[in-house]
Amino acid sequence: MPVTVLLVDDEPLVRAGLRAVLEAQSDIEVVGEAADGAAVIPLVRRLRPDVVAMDVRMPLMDGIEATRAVLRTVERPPKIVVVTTFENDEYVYEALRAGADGFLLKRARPAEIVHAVRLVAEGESLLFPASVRQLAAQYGDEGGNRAARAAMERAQLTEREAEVLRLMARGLSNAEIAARLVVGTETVKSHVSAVLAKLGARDRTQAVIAAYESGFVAPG
Amino acid sequence: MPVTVLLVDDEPLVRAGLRAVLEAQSDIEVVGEAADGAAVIPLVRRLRPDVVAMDVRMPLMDGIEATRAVLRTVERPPKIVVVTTFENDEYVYEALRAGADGFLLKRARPAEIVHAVRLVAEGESLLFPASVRQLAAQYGDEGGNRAARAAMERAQLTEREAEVLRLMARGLSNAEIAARLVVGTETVKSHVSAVLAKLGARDRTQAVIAAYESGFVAPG
DNA sequence: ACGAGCCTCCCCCGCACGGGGGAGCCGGAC
DNA sequence: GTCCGGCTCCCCCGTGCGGGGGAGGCTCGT
Repeated sequence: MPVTVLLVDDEPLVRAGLRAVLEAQSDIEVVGEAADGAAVIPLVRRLRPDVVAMDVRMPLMDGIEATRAVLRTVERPPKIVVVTTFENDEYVYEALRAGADGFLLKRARPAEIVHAVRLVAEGESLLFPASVRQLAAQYGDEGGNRAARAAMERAQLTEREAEVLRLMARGLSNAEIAARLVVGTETVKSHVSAVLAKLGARDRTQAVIAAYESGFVAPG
Repeated sequence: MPVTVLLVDDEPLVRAGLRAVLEAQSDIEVVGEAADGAAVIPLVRRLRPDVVAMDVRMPLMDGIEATRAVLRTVERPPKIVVVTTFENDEYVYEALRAGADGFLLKRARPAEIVHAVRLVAEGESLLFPASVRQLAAQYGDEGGNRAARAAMERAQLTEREAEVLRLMARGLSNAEIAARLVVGTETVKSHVSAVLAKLGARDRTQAVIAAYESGFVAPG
């Protein structure tokens, strides 16, 4: 069976574009549209889409609130992909923190949009690293280093958080990081939580993956 | 205060070599020697070293048994570095499974030996990736790919375990891996445990790090 | 026919982890 | 002066994770 998608965006043009791109795929079906986050809940209940493509900035209820609302009130909620215009949109991170499964740039190439929808439908998170890859591909940056580093900076990690992430990427436990930094484990937990939230990672493993994928830490 | 080390090796020559290399460092002190694993326990109790450099193959009690014995009977046990002659020594993995914190090739360069001791003393595990780096440096293999892949093969992951590791390295949880492979979570747990044991990793994060460091999975 | 290795699933159990709160301290910005 | 962000630490709490066992079925080689 095909992947069913619900589009939520206040601009009809964008919805049309998404619909055109996605319906060109035989395994993806757009089952509905909404012009504002406030209309999402009943639509999700009725249509039970696999994926919701959710705009961040909308007049009545924005994508962050809508994401929270869906995840809070719907059982077996759909995967949520946040759609944004600006790559440095801090609201996106808010949305990821709220439980969104990935995000998507409106200017991304059709193939990338399709890919993103398929990925989250499969249950994978379109995290930080994925966005890095998209950006890198977009700007034709072979190494991806510049884009990757820019993306990591976009996550706005504080110095301390970056330090903690580096130690996480060396395999240290919270207790070991605490010993190394000469602080309490509770402090480390705070930093780790901040890192996870900012990177849109679910656990430390995903954060370390993001660190490798973005070039924040280098193998070898 | 300096890092205190106990040397355990049946060959006096090796002990002398290790002593010379380590004592050349102002922050490392060799506090004792033993010629067999059977003599380790009382020595550890008396000397309370930070690190034990333990040979694998010894006449009476081998390094695996000795490692197990120390970890089982001594409270606040020292870090244990397993020393071996052959890079494809399967006993080394037995020892890591028994709880050793790292391993070391006898033919490693002095600087590497010193580095290894310092690392484990700091509480870091000298895992798989570290050995890969040593091997790569040793053979002048810039990319380290050949050596890394050989090392990963040495871990003898089964097909299923390799598959699970790949999914771990994509950030999936046990439940998600189970769903993907259409098996029970208990099964996944078994595979994950096997992977951790074979790689000498403490948790999934360290396993994923090993996967990246060894080139088993590639960033980007 | 038998063992070895792999894959599968089961139990119990302890703990590190991560979420969700809150709070105090400090320094720099306004 | 006030506000804000970063760093620090605290509580409670659920659960995913990993260890340590065991066990049955399967294929393969001898």
